[in-house]
Amino acid sequence: MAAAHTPAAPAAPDTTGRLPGLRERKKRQTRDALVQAAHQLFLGQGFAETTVDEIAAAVDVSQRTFFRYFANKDEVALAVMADAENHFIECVRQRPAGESPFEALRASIVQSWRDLATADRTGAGSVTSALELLRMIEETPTLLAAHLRRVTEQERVIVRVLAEREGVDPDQDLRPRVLAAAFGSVLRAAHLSWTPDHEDTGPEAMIALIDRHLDQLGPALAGHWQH
Amino acid sequence: MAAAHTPAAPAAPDTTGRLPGLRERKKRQTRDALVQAAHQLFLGQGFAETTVDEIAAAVDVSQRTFFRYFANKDEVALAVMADAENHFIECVRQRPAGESPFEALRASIVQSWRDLATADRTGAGSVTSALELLRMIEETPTLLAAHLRRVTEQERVIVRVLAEREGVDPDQDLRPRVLAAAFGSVLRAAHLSWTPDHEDTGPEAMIALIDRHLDQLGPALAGHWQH
DNA sequence: GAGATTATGTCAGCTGCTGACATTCGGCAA
DNA sequence: TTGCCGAATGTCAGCAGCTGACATAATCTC
Repeated sequence: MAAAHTPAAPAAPDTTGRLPGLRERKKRQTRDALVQAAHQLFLGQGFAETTVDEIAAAVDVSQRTFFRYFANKDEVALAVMADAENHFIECVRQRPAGESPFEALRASIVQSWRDLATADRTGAGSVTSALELLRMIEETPTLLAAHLRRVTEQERVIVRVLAEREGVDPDQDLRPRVLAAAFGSVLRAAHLSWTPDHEDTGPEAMIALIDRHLDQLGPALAGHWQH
Repeated sequence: MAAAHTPAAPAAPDTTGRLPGLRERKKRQTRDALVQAAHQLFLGQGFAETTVDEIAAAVDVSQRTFFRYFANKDEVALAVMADAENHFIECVRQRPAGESPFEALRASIVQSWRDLATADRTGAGSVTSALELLRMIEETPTLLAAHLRRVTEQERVIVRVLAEREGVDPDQDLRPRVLAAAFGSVLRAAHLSWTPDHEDTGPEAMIALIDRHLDQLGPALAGHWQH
């Protein structure tokens, strides 16, 4: 199979144009099945309470096979998030050059959430289940840790994209790093503020929440707040 | 002993004024010994390559006892960092009200690094070893994950301190959260940029680096960068 | 010094995760 | 079709992280 634990399937979206062949299809199939089964078990009985053996058994593969698809239990839980993050980065890449870096990032999350609502690829990737997953991550220390690490890795990619976009050297100019870091952290603050009060299925509530947070970045840095 | 895995010793800096008694002293003693031994082993042979048994053996206690002091292997590695973070928060608390929130945070890290250079509490808590530790954390996925999680917990405390300081409601006003998040992430970006080029033992090099990053927060958010 | 607390040791056991090797299955050409 | 090659999977053994339960030894309190 693919190199050790490079997320096999979604990383190679058929570059060659050739249809994938049975082997590839089966791989993607079991991988998707593992993700879905894990997701379901996790949300049903909790992350720590679900063993890898259970997940493997649910898909009828050996535990060893599970670990050939995912480096660890965290990874299968964060698989859908990883897809969403990659999509976000793709959005940033395709943003018109007329937008400022900050505007480009801002427009990209909005677009990402909307796209997520439109395309329901895996069948479990809807907005509501993404929000459920997000909540579970925040509530599960191990997962939160792994997630945060992933996020910082993605930030490095964003730094490169931003630097290239604006034609600056990311090793010389600190702005790409600083912006990526600040933006990402505010985004997470928004996620943390999320409470599934009203059963708003769409992504608009989350988008509004994110907007409100980003709007406060400038004011938060400015002098005193009140008195 | 103390409640399950509430960092026993440093959390209670003798509130009662009474001198601690033999039992308490011994507890702190073995705890410090564990931290120091672990630190040494980690830096010497790597985090993953060091087993808990080794650490316990080095201090001549059972593995079980180790896990009564630290919830997991990560925790012992991050113990010194945790102390530093607590000190930082204490600095923020004591910052004069005249400073703006952002200024208060900024002054507090500077002060924290300087204080670290001055007071060499545990004997292993010097600036150089703090920087070594920081590097090790960034290089060790598991540790990085655990560290990031800790940082976000500390951010919640900072949110409360800032909100109280400025007299705003953190559940209503998003600025405390946003500022804490942005500040923390930029701080980490600075840590990541650190490279131990010149053997600058003092904290001044790191302080300068942090300053440069914080200076870029405004510019990074502003329109386009160049062209 | 006796009894109550509390830290520690010991032991058994589960779960996450990995290397090594055998086996089966899909891809491809004679 | 046949038969071979390589890739995916299964099986097995084993280590390391971590935990509950119970016994023992140390400290504290009176």
